[in-house]
Amino acid sequence: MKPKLTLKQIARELDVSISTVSKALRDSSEIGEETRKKIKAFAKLYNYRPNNIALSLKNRKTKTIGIIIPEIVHYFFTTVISGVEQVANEMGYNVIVCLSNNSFDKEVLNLEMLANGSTDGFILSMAKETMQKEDYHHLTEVTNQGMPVVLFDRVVDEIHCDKVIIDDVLGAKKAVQYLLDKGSKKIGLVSTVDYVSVGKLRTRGYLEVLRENNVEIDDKLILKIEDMDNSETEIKDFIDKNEVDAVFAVNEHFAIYAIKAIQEKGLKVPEDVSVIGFTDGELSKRFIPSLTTVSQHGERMGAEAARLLIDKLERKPEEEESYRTVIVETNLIERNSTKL
Amino acid sequence: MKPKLTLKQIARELDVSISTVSKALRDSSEIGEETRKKIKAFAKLYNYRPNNIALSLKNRKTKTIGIIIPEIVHYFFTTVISGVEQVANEMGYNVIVCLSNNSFDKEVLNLEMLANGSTDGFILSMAKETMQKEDYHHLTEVTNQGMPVVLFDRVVDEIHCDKVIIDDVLGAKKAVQYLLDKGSKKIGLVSTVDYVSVGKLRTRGYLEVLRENNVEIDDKLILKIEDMDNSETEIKDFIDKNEVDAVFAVNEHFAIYAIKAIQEKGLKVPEDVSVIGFTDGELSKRFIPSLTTVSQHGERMGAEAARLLIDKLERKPEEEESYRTVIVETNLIERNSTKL
DNA sequence: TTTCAACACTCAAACGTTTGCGCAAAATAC
DNA sequence: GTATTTTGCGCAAACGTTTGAGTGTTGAAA
Repeated sequence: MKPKLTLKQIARELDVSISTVSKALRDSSEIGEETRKKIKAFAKLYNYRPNNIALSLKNRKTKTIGIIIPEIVHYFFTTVISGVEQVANEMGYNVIVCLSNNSFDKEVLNLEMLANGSTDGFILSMAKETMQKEDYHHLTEVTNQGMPVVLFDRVVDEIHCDKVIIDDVLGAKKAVQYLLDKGSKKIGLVSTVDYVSVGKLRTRGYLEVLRENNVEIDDKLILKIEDMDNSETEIKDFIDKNEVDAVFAVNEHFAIYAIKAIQEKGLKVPEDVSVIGFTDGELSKRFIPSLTTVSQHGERMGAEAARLLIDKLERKPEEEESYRTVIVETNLIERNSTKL
Repeated sequence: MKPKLTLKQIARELDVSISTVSKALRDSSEIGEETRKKIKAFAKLYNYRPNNIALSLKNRKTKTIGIIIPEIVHYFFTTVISGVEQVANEMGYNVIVCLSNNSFDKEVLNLEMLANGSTDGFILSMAKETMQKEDYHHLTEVTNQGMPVVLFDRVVDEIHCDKVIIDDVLGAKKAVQYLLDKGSKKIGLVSTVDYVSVGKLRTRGYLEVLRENNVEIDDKLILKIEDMDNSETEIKDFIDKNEVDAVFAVNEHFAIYAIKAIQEKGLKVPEDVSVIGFTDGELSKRFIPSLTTVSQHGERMGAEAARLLIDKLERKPEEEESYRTVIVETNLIERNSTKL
């Protein structure tokens, strides 16, 4: 058990000063050829690596970015992390992951914890509770201290920072237009309550397309789930009571609950009813029938977010502030839950 | 944009020395009542928080643990992270997540990166490539430096450290015994090649139970998948060619490919053929029919791993070294892919 | 021989903390 | 009034780096 080599030890061992060692290892011209070689050889032999913490303190940057997400046991978020990680690692950054579990308090705690020197900046998707409370002081505080923040997916206008989102309205429009094009007339919508921004936006897309195509909007065909834990039975009720020839669901789970309900009603997917989901996860790919979905490209979002953040971090302070919002395109992935 | 308060600034502002500020904030009896109150009030007002990096350097501990996993877009690993995070946060630790993408080189890189002061210890599940190469020098090097490591799931005997695993043999035995109890006679096995330790162990469990029950072992009923990318067609072939009344698959995906193949063959699950999987993920729960599986309790494994690690970290150095292996129990979760 | 630049190296400060020790002034004891 | 203790605070070192300024030695130019 050898406790990690430091510059000081090398210096003592080789009978030179600490700064000589440091400079030799960084190929400074101040150090003579011979000494430099000797020091480098020694360092290599004993596998010297500079201490990151000391470097962080000196340079006032940690080369670490924090990512705070509502939950990790969730396909979309894992793909985002994956994207962040890839770009971050390429650029020599580490990634600290924290979970808010959709709790406002834990989000605040995590942010405070990491803001005290542990990370250079944040990538964050807001907790549901935070969006309900509309309390963003913890975020503004962090940005006020000069730490860059990139928001993704769950985003609010009140916070001035870089953002990475998808065009939820457009994504929904693509999906519903597709259903109309395939001949569907009565398209049901399974969405969430409006304070969840994505639910609201996707609902708007649904409504817009119907209007653009002069299809009458029937409020009875719109279901807004309040209680996530009870979504399965709510959806079953909805399907049982209404006659639809297509369903657009704002996420994977709602989509497969809809399919279950439709099948239990004695109808077939996609022959009798087409179903489209949102967010392309494991479930969509493997389910039988596999789901036609609007893909959300989490990995790309993560990569974009990381790029935005690192850009800010490595920019000279002279350059003026400006905030960008990157919109990642959605695609409709055609599979077997919609008729051809 | 105010750039973060330090002890030095408080000291200057209040016209006392840095050490006085530090001591006052830590309620040292050396500091007079009045000064202490004044300093505390000031610190509170301007929301002083000690700099973590400086503390890390001073205390030679970071209160951060690193977790390196083969991939994150994978239900089991996310549940593990979730478990680690929970315990770590409770104990005041942060979690750095790194992905090896099953690559030996990236595992080494990540480990080196984090070992230079960024973390106090590691929780790790080995990359597939590492297990093939059987090269563990990067791990032994880290443990030699006195950094605790906890291995989970993919584990090897060669490395001396704490471990968290499930009893794969027993889990498999439970599953196969269950099938036998329900009257299955010809039980197929869909496993992986033997260098993946879990595949080997689960296969052993399958074989043991059959022997214990005096059921003849038919090698034709055992499929070992070589190429993961081609698993679906391999499984389809296997099901088409063999007559089985039950299938035990060593993971979720294999299980649902088996179900697909069975259904395409014109048979019904579970009426004609029962299927049991391993690892309880999203897919198992939502698939139709939902899957009977051996649950792996990732969250519990993560929590155990975190506890083991933090235990080591906070133990006095005098106490002697000893390594524990925690075996997390598996349960059979009965759902709809097996007959009642 | 003196002067001065070039060379090769060391010193010391800084990043933000914590903490043992020293020291002055005030409070107490004699 | 002096001697001693107590109180309240500051100094400086340490954690492991980097880096500008300083220093001593050499060799060559004047």
